[in-house]
Amino acid sequence: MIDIALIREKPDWVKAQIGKLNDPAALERIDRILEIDKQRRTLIGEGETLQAARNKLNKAYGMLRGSKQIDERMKAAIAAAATIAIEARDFELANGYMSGATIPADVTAGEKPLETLLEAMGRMGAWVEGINEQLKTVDAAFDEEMLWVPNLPHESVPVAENDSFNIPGTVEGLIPEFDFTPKPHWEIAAALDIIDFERGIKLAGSRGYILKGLGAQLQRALITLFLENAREHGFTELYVPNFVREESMFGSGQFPKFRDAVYFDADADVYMLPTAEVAITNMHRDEILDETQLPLYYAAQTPCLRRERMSAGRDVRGIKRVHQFEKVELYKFTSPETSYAELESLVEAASAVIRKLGLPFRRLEIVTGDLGFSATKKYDLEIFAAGSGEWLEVSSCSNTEDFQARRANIKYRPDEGKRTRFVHTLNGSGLATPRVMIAILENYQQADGRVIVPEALRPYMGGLEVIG
RNA sequence: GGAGAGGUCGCAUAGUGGUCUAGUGCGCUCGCUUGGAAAGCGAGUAUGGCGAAAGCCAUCGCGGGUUCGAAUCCCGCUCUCUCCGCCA
Repeated sequence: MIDIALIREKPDWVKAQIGKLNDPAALERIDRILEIDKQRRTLIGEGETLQAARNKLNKAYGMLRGSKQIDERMKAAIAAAATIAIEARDFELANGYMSGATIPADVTAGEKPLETLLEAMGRMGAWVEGINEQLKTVDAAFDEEMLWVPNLPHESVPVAENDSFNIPGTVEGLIPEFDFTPKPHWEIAAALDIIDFERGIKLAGSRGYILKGLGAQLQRALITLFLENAREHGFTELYVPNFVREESMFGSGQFPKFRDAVYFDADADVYMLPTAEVAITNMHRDEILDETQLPLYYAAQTPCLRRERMSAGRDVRGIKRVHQFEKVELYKFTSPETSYAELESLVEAASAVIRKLGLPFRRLEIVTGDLGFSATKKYDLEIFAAGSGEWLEVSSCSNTEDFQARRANIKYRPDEGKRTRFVHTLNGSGLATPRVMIAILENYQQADGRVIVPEALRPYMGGLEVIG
């Protein structure tokens, strides 16, 4: 979530920022939010005035009841209560909640102070309830709108309409050249009998696949390499639940917008992780961290389960776009001051492992129109796959600033000053396995159909140098 | 899945309808005291919302209900613990 105070104080600036995202529906929400926020604050003001008055009367009543005598302290409290009650009554009359209401200026003056008070309090209770009912409706509308507002782009992000304008950096590593026609990975894998697509589909339906023999071993080796790389860069390895409850999906920004992208067990009321980012973000939900704990670096390998409904029919061959894959996620909780420097080092940590594999890759600077829902700034890492001639996205590294921290209520207490602040959170893939496997199969393929195992993986594959 | 016990401020506890504006202890911070420290004494020590501010409002796991008034009574949910059952 973004800060309502920001929307309230600089609505035009916020709208300009959202305008860069090429998301007209989000833009419309801002005006609705401003309107609802106004109603909301009016109701809160009215409700609290009445509530304060009622509390005073209740207090006075309690004092009268609890003691036979009225001492100075009680008199003072009752006088205060009566004063506020009068204010509330005037307020009430002005707002037309009730006509002809009467609350005596001095409730203790009459012969039956207890009865007089009781009657006044009963009336006020109804007023407060009326306002709270309205407030509940307005609050619900407010929360709903706020949950749908995307994060605002950082000023350094290039403004452009869509992903075709993303800015590629220089290519690192050598793009392989072949003296034969290179094959796509699904043909290589089928020939080597390391991926079984047909039986995968038999088990799980469309886009199912089974990694077999050295294919499965290759993935396991990659996961180990990724986790070792994460450890070398200071990340603490985690093993996390692969499913979460609904509130966690809101915390990381998946819900409400991407509800139909995740698998759901209705019986157990839990949602399968589309990425470990969800689990790690929510690990510190509703916590106040000490500044000395920051930054926190975490890494976790999990399956990523995605329904990919919208893309049925796209990228149907091979394992480029599948419902289930393994990924090592890199995640940081940082102070606001350091988050952009931390984003750069996060991308470096992910890049390092691609270098180890000797694969040609480039960094893509993501433009505003392709930022997505939660990021203020994002880099993708793409590996070139020489068989299909495509650049494959294997990592996406984002700073969300305090967007997720607000949703998940994750704060820290600065060393100086006691006011708590929201942390900044960053996430990045380090890396996702299927597309890295595609790149290895296609870039390291030989004329005879065999595939060289990258040196960095050999220690994790019993020294194996060649598949096939 | 069944039975039971619980969830109160950072921790530990008190609190069975109204002077609860949630007390006390520990911890922590500041001050006094001291040559210095400890002890002792005093003050402070949750989060959020509204407000220019004073201040007010909310929160005793969450949500409903009863009541003029709920930490307290009732209902639902949730989490933790103990025992039973099942289980890699």
